[in-house]
Amino acid sequence: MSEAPRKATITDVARAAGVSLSTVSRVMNGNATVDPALVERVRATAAELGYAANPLARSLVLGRTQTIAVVVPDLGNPTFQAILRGISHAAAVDGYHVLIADSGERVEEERVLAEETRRRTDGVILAAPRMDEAQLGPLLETLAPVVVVNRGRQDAAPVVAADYRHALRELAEHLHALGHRRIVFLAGVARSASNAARLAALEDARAAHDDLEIIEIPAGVDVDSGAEAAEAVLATGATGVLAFNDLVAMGLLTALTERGIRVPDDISITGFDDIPFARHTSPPLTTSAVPAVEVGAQAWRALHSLLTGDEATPFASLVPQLVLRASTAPAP
Amino acid sequence: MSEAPRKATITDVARAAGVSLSTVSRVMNGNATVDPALVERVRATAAELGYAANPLARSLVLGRTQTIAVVVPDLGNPTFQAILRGISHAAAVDGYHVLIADSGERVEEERVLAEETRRRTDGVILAAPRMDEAQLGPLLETLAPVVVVNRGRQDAAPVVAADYRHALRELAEHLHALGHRRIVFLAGVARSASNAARLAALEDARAAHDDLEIIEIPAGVDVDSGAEAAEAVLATGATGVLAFNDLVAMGLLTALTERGIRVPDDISITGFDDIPFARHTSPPLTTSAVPAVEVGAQAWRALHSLLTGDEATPFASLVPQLVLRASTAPAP
DNA sequence: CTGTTAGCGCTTTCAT
DNA sequence: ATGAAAGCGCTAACAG
Repeated sequence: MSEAPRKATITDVARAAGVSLSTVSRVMNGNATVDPALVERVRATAAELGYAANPLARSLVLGRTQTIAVVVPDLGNPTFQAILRGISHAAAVDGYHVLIADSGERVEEERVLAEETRRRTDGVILAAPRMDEAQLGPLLETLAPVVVVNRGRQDAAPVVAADYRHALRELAEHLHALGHRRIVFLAGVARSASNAARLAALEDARAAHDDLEIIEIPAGVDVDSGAEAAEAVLATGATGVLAFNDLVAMGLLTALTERGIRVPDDISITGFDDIPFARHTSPPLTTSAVPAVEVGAQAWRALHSLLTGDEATPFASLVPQLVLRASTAPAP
Repeated sequence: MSEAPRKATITDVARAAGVSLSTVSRVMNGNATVDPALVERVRATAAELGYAANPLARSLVLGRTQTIAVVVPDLGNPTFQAILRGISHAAAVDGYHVLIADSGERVEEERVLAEETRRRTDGVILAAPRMDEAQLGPLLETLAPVVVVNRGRQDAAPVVAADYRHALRELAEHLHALGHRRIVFLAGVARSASNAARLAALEDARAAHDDLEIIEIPAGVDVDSGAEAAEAVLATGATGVLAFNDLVAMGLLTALTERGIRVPDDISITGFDDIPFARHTSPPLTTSAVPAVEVGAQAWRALHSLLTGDEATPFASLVPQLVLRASTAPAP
């Protein structure tokens, strides 16, 4: 645990090589034309001294940090983990670093975190911000360049989103086609845009089928929420359940099975996200595969465009894929 | 997507308030004694201009960034996600930001990533580095302050680790006590320290019971690895399986069940980590609960100590907790 | 082709 | 108590 020796500065290298700072700078940046002999000499001494330019100093003078910030509502949420992963990998390829900030689902923290991290970075990606539109719009202006993930189209920033509405509608249609007429929807975080999109899907489904009854029950986003909703679900007498996501579906599935209810014979359950475990529940979960990693990668691409002065697609919608497995069957 | 207005600088505030830079700086840092009237005036104009000190400039002059780096082998690995979460939350409480770097399990990337991110931060946490001891030791010296997670004790840095050896030994003892005499171990990433710790646990168990046979089979760290190992496991005729982690156990469980093998009647399976789903498999998984979030939190605390000049505990070992569920039973 | 100089925005002696 | 000035380490005109 000894102290590391002070890092060599450009001045050290210049002195050691017997040249000026500018020359060292030019050599290190492959800039302009420098005498080959000098280039060689500077390179050598730089290597010898283990010199590398101080990124902070460079950032200050260049006005860019080669770093972006990602603000997520909850690092424990698999969806955000996947999005973060997509961003991180894609950004790394372009030589960018990623600063993370977790708002812990505290909506009042989002603005502060975004603004603060923005100041140390070249841009920010807001993953599924929970704040309302009235707050988001103005914030985006001050944050530019900024990209928003999983929200509706914005004036002030490109948006990359998974089409939850379409996907849940598809799941609802699937149940309806199987003969289910009374189904329940286990809702997630009330204020989240992805929950709103799902509610819209429910409306679509209701409008399309007047023999279809959909009952909304507040639940949550994790396994326990699903388990806790079991009694409420049974009380409705519904034959099908659209769970907010796979975790909720799994919790419900387990709780129902423990009560001796058979899935899908007595009741059908759908998940959402297609997390890796979804295929390993018993029965395996019918769900919708959300390309979260790809969403992250596209968010990076949009931000990168902004950073390089290119135009970014204002709204990119990625369509989740319906995955039919064994947790759904014809209504009893 | 308009451009954000240039941020106000300390010079702007000084001019607007009719004072010198130093005074503004003093006020903003609550430094020294400044005339209350001036403090008020500076505060007001700063607020009016929406001024906040440029973190980059501060970092350059102060020599600290209020940021740390975390290098993980794979952001997709739930264990590292949890560790990262623990670090992130704990660091946020102390007002630190977190830069993440994912080496993608490419061992040769680790050193570069660590060194590069270190230069933009005040310290780094190496989560389960895959490089060997010969590489790690010297690297730590150049990285200081640095904390290592899930490796053996180091000379040059504090280490925070979960005691995988003890935990797997406990699981093995559990199977032995149930009468299992031939069991298989589904190994993870060969070069990882956590795998090595598990192998040591196996040795401990073998040494303690000469009627115990443990067969090692290379698998992996994810669900598919477990599923793919099913045939190999059956071929051994073992009555118990120690899976590398819960994911592997789940994959195996599913694959075995599909083949009509009953768990735990025909064969017992143990997982590792106690991920949230472990209790929701059927049967629920006997496993060992690794306090990964807490490991992360402690790693931050160690680094924070280093950062503030305090002594850090050289080696902190967190003991996973045995969780008995229904995937293990007496040997047939 | 190379060196000198002026900042990037801020903190911190050092004077006054 | 306040301001002037130096400097963190680097890049980019600007001269020569």
